[in-house]
Amino acid sequence: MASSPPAAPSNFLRDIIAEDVKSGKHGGRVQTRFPPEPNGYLHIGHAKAICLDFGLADEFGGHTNLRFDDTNPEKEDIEYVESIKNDVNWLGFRWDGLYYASDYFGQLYEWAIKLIKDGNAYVDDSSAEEIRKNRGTLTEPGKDSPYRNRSVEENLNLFERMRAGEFPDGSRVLRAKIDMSSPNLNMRDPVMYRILHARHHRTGDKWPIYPMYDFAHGQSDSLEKVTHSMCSLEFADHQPLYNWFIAQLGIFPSRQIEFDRLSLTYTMMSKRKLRRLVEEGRVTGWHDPRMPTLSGMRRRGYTPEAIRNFVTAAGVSRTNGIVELAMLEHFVREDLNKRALRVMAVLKPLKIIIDNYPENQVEEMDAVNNPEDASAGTRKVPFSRVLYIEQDDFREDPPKGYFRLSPGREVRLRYGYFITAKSLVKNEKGELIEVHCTYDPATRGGNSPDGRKVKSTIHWVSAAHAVDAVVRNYETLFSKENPDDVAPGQDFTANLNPNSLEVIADAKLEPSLASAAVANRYQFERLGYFCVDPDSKPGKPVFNRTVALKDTWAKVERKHKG
RNA sequence: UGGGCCGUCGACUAAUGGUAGGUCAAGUGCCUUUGGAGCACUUUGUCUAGGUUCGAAUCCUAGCGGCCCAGCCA
Repeated sequence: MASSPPAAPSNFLRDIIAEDVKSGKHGGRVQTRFPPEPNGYLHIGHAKAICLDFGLADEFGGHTNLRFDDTNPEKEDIEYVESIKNDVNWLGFRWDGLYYASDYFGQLYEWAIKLIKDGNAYVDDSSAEEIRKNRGTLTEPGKDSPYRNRSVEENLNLFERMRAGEFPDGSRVLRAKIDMSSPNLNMRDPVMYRILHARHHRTGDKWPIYPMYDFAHGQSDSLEKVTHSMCSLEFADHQPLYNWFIAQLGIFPSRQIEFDRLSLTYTMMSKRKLRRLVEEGRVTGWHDPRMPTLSGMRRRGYTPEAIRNFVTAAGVSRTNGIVELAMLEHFVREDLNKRALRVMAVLKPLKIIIDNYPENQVEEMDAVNNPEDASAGTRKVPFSRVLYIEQDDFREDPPKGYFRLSPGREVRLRYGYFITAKSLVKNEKGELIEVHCTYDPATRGGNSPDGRKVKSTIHWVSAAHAVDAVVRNYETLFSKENPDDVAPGQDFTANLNPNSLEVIADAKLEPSLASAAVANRYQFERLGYFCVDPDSKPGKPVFNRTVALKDTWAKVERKHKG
């Protein structure tokens, strides 16, 4: 059972849409789109945009398209479009229309011709360097290009020849004729088309010229009759241009609305930097469970419900904030608590021998699969004379407040018996090898008939029945909340957490886990949530720790140590 | 420095001129065959200074602080 999503708080996007619907704008119709560029994998930041684009449209009975903004063939690849489709679906959303900006190359070309004929666009022979120089600066206006006042005929002729592939890359561009002295740099005769003799993953070699984002995005929205085009804050300066093209072309007036991106502590959303991590081998790939990509989180064991609930709870505004990772982890635990089956697993084994338990006896103990969900039923767990418990669950010299096993103390083995530690065996180096205990046969199942209480219940696995497993524990990829907070001369890689991955080669699992299917999620009692990694082999499962359980004792101990 | 956007508990976010509320985090207690979960409670906030108003987080002015923009990337 998935957790119920938090009540959606009001936000300015919903307010705008609600008002438009109420006033009957566009006949009350709501159409949105999610427009990724297929040049990388989707991350948790995109999940916010996806939830907004799909979620808001859905709330108002509207529709959402998935549109690939594939106007830069040099960076894009079919691999990315497939992963993006997969991730959107995994998150739980279904698009109405599937489009590509490249579907519109023909129409865009026609519209460029119209702008030229109307005297609103011109071919510029300047080099990129010259264009940059003439653009001016933040404080100084730009200068008109010497090619700005070419005749319509000449512009038409040149642009048609650009399209025909007559000119080399970078030799000319088509520019909108707006205002070289605008305080908004985007309005200083922005480039509409560049020459790029590059093979496009969908249109092949058909086009030697490609439209820029600014000459594709708004028009694509318009073609799809998008009513509310939501994008991130850094595009706010592009809105006047977005509107300008729509007005000059006299086409459907889509409206752009900007919102803040999602930022999270201890990670980063920059595709460029994530790509570096992948390419430099700092992680195992885009799917590495430490990555903030949706594919990484999926492999880590995060659920789509948890991510959606988190995104909703984090909200949306126009403020640049950074959400604490702890909040995401809260929603992951909340969701998994309700759905994950409980099992017993010992990550760092310590051998326990119950001296007064019959040598060859095995008992099948009843264990509850999920205390949050009675319908999950029960299972049998074998109990025998030699067990493993967690090394952390025994202290020869227990500190104050430590309730677990220690010499002379009695604890409960979950679903098993009360046991008391009697003696220790150490190796020649003085390291603890095994603990000899006695058990109380009257406490089977974990209850004492005399009403005797123990302060602690610990988990265990029967040594003879244990399944060996590899367990990968993850910490944050970066050791600083803000990975970009570095000393001069360093970059974000200096903040990589050297302990972000801990591989445990010899964890001991209860036998029910021998055939756990890939991607299945479990709670290892008292430890955390874990899911089965695709690297698993028959008889040798590999588990990823999704998130640890809250650890009150660790907190207490930390405080005592100061 | 020109333009744009934005400043509310430690974090995120509501309050649409009329009781500053919610979630996370932190803390306390209860409960517990997971030191889990759950339940109850608690702490902390409107960037500053003026102004308008019966009344300002909200409107106005100024200041301070942050983010974005000078790709033939998106």
